[in-house]
Amino acid sequence: MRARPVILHLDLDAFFTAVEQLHKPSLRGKPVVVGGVRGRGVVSTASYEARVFGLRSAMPTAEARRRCPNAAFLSPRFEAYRDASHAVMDLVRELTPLVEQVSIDEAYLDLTPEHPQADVALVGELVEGLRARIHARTGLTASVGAGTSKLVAKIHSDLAKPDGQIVVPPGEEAERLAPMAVRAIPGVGPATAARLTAHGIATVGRLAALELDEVVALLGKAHGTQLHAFARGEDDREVVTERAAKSVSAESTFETDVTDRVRLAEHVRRLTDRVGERLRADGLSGRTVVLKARRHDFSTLTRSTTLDQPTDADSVVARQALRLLDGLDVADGLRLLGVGVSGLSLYTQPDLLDGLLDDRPTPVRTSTVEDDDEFVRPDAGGGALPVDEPPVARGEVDTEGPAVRSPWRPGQDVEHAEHGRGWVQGSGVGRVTVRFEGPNTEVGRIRTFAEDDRALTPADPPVWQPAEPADDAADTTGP
DNA sequence: TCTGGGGTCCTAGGACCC
DNA sequence: TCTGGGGTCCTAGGACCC
Repeated sequence: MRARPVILHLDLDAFFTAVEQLHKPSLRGKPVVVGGVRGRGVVSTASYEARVFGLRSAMPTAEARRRCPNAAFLSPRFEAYRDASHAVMDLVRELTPLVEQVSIDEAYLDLTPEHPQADVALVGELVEGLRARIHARTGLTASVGAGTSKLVAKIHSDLAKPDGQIVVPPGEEAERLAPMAVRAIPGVGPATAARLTAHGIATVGRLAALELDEVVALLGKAHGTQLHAFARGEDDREVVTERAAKSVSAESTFETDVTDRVRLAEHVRRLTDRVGERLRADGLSGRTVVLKARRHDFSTLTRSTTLDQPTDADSVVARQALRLLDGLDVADGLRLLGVGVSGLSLYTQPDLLDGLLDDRPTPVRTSTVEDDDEFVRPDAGGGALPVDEPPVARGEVDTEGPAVRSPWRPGQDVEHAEHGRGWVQGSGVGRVTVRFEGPNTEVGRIRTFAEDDRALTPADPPVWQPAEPADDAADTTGP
């Protein structure tokens, strides 16, 4: 928590429908719904005119049509929403560089870099200005909450809707939260709310009055600890500008339940292609393939399998996903299938960039993971290796020793691709040498062995050791 | 009117290793 | 021969968010 109300949460009002109404004047002032328009679709966004009829996000479209037959029902046009979102976020970043975009229509801001001493009045003025610029430039309205933490900012952007703003003075957090329903706290969904209500806890104030032990006993360690703090208005989470993706997935729901294994397999292949395309577009590979299935009764199954090395290849992902599908009982029919890849690393398959590589210089690099004879740990020597530039290098892997494990197999082509990071994992006894070949320049080596003969521990990070400026490019096999 | 699609995080049990 | 405690990885499921 900060001493000053410098954390902001900005949320665009009824974003999807607002963009549609901007693009199509005939929709303005009318109930508009964006979402799945077909049989099993649900509402993504209902315009404020539609909310009068009780329409809400996540409501089945069929019910929305019944409640408000005259609304315009539109399929989402994500390109248009992305464009509008970019325009807004550009304006937001003019106010502060510390912006955490949490979704297409939402962001946290930290004003500290530009206005470390901001008080309630100044923050109010800055937010007024930002909202005015957003409206002038894009036609969209945004609501903003501001306070000493993400929690307070988020809760109050919601209360400010639509087209409003609230700046919470430091020190008033707990008293403002106390009368609210527990559902107001982010992270309290239907299940948690029901559990709390069953114990007579309906308001944030009641929750705040409990001992930590009691909340943990009720909700588990992680969730309980966090909610106990939140209920008291305590929240130390930072605004982080970038976060690495943890998984990539694609799923879809059938118009009617499917039992035919041939159709299901075809669908798995289509989903796999979408996932693979996105992995390669982002330069990612993953080790764990997940198949998701939803049954006729809406219960959800997941089956997963973990590969020895990461992949971004459709064929590899598809083979695993199909194998997982084989193990599923589909006799009662499936309503949804999904394919996902997790355990991601910034690692690009050799074949992807082959065409692009031909004209580039390919410097020599050597990466070595070593260990002494006694110490065996699967994670010794693992981790991200800092590889600065040039952006792409490729070469061949040698492994020695009985217990070496590496995502790179002997003889395999490997590359450090555009992201400036690569990785090597050794299992202790033996060693992995990644030897990059090209013009006679070695730019450096990665060393993970201990200098003084003690056992290697996971705390020993891989070290990037630049090559001597001189000419010894011949020795590229290790220390 | 049955309930989308993209994610994140947590829990819990079992395997395996030291 | 029996016993234990810690740590990591993997798998499955569930809550939650937009």
